[in-house]
Amino acid sequence: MSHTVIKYDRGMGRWEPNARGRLELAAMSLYLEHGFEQTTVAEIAKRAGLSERTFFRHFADKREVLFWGSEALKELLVSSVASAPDSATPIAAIAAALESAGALLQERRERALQRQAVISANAELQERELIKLAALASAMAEALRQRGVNDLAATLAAEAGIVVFKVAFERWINEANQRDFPHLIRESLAELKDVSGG
Amino acid sequence: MSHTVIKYDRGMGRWEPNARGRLELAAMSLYLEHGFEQTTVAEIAKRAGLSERTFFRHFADKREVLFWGSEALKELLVSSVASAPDSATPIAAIAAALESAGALLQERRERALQRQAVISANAELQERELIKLAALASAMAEALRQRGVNDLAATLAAEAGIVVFKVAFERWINEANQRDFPHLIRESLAELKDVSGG
DNA sequence: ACAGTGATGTCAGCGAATGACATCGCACCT
DNA sequence: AGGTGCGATGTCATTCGCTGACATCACTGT
Repeated sequence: MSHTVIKYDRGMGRWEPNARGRLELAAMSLYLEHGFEQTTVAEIAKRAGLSERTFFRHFADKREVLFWGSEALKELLVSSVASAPDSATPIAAIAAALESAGALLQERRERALQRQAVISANAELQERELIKLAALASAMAEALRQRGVNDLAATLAAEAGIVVFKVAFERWINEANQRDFPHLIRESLAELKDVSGG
Repeated sequence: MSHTVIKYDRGMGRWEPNARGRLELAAMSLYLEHGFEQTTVAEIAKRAGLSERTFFRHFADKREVLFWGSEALKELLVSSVASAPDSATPIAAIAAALESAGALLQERRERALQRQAVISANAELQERELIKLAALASAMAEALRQRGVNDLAATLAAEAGIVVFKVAFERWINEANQRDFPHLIRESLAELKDVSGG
C-alpha cells in the first residue's frame, strides 16, 4: 500500500496515472485517521487530486473502495474448488480453497489488520462485508454444483465453509501470537465437524 | 397488520394512535407497489399522515422499518437455547431454537412472503438482512456460552445454525407445496451434518 | 494538423439523514 | 377549572452520498 510507486508527482492532478489506486490509498488513510463516517468523499477525492465525481466513476459507493480485493479472492476460491481432485468430498474441496485464500491473506497481514480495524468500527461496512462473504459462498456453491454436487449439499458446504473462514479469520486477526492462518482454518473446520456431528 | 383497529380516522393527522404501525404499513405497501428504491421516505410519511422527520424518530433509517420483528425473533431464539435441557448438545439446543422460530414464522407465511419479495429485490436490504441474521447468531452463541459451551464451539454452532435456517427458509419460501418449516430445518441440519462430517 | 476516444471536470439536483427549535395534546396536580 | 410539565410531532435548515448532463482535456492514430 504505502509502497505504491507513482512516477509523476507534481500535484497529482488530472491524468496522473493510477487514479483508482490513489483513491484507494487516500480513502484507506483517511478512514484510519478519522474513521469511515467522519470522512467525506470530497476529502478522499481532494487527497487523491481528483474530483468527487471521479471517485464515483471508480467505485460504486463510499464503502466499495474497501472491498475491491474481494473479486480476486472469489476467483481464487472458485478455481481452487474447481481444481480439487475428483475424489475430494465437497467439504474437502471447500477446505482446500479456504486454505489457499488464507495463505494469500497471510502475505498481507498488515493490510488485513488495518482493513479490519476500519470495518469493525462501522456497522455499514460490516453489512457490506457480510454480503461480500455471502457472494463468496454463493460462488463456491456454484463451483461445487459444477462438480456434480447437489444443490442443498453445495450450498451448505459453501456457507459452512464461509462460517469456518470467518471464525478462523477473527482468531488470526485478534491473537497476538500470530498462528498460521491455514492451520486455524483446519482447526475450526474440525471443531465444526465435531459440533455438528453430535 | 391490516386488522389494526384505528379509532379515529379523519385524515390520520398528528396524534392518531399507533404512529409506528401506520408507518410500517405505509412503507410495506409502498415498497410492494413501487419497490424499495423508488419509494421516498416523504411518500411513506405522507401515506401514514406524518412528517418525514417523524419517520426517522421511529426508525433509524429507511431499511429498518422492514426489520422491526427481528428483535422478537432474537428473544425467542435466546430463550429457547437457554431453556433447552442440560443434557442437550450445543447443536441440539440450537436446532430446538430454530424450530420454534420456524414455527413462529409459519404462522405468518403471507407476511413473510411479501417481506422476502421486497428484500430479494434490493441489495441494500439484503445487506441489512445479513447483519440481522448475524446478530441472531451472535445472541445464540452468547446463550450457548451461558450454558458453559466454549467460545469456539458456541460460535460455530450458532453460525452453522443460522446457515441451516437460511437454507431452510429459502426452501420454505420458494416451494409451491408448502412443506412444514421446522421439518425443513431438521432436514437441512441432517444434510449439514452429513456434508461436514465426512 | 485533425478527428475520435476515454478519462476527467463542472454543475445542478434529488433524497437520506440529523440537529435545533417550536408546537401540540395529554396527564397530572392543586 | 386552571396551570404545568412532558412526550410526541411539526418545521426549517443543512450536510452529505450519489447521479445525470454536458464540457473539457490529453492521448492515439491518420
